[in-house]
Amino acid sequence: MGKDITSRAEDYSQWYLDIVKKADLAENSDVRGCMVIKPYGYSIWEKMQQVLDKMFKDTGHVNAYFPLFVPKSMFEAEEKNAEGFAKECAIVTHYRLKNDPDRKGKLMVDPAAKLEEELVVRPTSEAIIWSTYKRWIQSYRDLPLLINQWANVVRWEMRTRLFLRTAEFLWQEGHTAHATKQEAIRETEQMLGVYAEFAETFMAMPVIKGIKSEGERFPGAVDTYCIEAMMQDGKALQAGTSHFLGQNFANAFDVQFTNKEGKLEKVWGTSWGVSTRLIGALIMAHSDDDGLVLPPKLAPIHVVIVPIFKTETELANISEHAERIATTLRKHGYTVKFDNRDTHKPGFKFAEYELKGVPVRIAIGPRDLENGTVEVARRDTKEKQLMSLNTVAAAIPALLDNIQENIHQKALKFRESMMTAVDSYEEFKSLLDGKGGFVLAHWDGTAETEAAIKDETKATIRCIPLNAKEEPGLCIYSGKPSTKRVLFARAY
RNA sequence: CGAGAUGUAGCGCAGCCCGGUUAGCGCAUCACGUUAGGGACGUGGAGGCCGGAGGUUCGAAUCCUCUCAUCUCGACCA
Repeated sequence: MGKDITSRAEDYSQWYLDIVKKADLAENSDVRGCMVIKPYGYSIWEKMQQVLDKMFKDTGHVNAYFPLFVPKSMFEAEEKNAEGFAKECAIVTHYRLKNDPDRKGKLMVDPAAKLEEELVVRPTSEAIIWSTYKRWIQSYRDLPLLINQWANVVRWEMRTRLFLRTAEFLWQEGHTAHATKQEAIRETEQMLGVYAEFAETFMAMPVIKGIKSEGERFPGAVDTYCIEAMMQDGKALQAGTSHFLGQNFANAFDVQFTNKEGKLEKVWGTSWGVSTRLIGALIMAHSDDDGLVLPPKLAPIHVVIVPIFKTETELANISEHAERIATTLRKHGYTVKFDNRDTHKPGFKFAEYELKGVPVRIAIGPRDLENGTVEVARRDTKEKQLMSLNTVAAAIPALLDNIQENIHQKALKFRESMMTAVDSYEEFKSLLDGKGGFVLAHWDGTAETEAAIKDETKATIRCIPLNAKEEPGLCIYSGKPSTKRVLFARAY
């Protein structure tokens, strides 16, 4: 039955959308380009939030909250930043409705309630935050300022896609201010490391750390660092970014501090963010034809216990054991669901939790009670094994660890198989049209070449990998000399 | 904004080309019964102004015009 996800799917897009729908994660809303995140999908986001938030706190950051609205004059202060986002801003121009004299019972925008200055709904918060930092920072003693906010932002994209690109999305954005360039760069790199660790350790999704080319850089940044992941259809996905802002925003908002020598200096900045797009990445990285596959470390439900019963007496007997197992596991911090609904049959429940990616399923029936066993099924490999009713709880933590590791290794192996070095433009093009994936190629470092390649092949430079080794070569497009390979791919 | 497609029950679709009683199917839903170790089965029920407006016709889900909405592919996308 699960097979119908791909058999009916025309392509990978459809497969992806089917999983979002069947795992009950999200749906398109009636609001243009926006989505409704459903409870199960949101619980995955909450898990991500918990983990990331702790990682941020462990690296010295604190949370705060800044306004949703950014006055236009403030928004345009950092010119490159404003220009970069100008084409996708939602703007508040009025603050009142009134009864429409021409249409009974309907409302209209009250032209008399036009705002003197328009408010931009934040597409990112650098402007509003740095305008605030100006008031918060006077002395070197006020630095560093290490702040994160969990928020929603709006980017009026022309085309949207559940989780990967929606008009409104949830994210966290860190905005830090530092006394020195070195410290700010260290912060930028540190947070990139945090993202990479989160992706690999928790999402079980391997990523490549790198720096964006000038063309792909965040507007207003001096350098944009990123982590790039490989999806199962051979397309790349930017999973997180960390920007070294230099003194650009300090200049734009006149944020200065008095240093130890009593001299005025401009503040150095960073910003970094990941969004609900990560849920899309998680889906595309691990799912199979039977639905979602969740890494145990981010699964809202670790273990589901499905009783198999005919009579209430049988259910009562099974429940006793199920509750005991659940209690033991919960004590160790695992989330266990005992699905004792009598409105659905076991087979239905099996399929349902597979669609939802629950890592481990325990089935207990009368036959098990007789034999003192349970059936334990793992979602990643779909293997089933009988275990002892009495010791199963003790064995689950290791099993979950094993699943986490297994899906990580599987994704890593896949990613490695999708990395190809090429030395000619012909190879480059045929590879992209064939198996896709990351293509490592020499590039002359110019924006013209990058743009020409993008134009002709739709592939972009995902990043210049941080660990790229020095290796003399010739640009695949221009034939000019190059010192290292960069990472190309078609991307989401 | 360009190119293509689709709007028929909560969801997924057939019917349209070639107009003709009461618009059909699957899933879901409700009732009752039998079932329960991989998405149960039977019987019965409820649920539609066929996206909207206009036109052609004795007669429109079906043909024509306009319009709105959605999806896919482009353009766009820190």
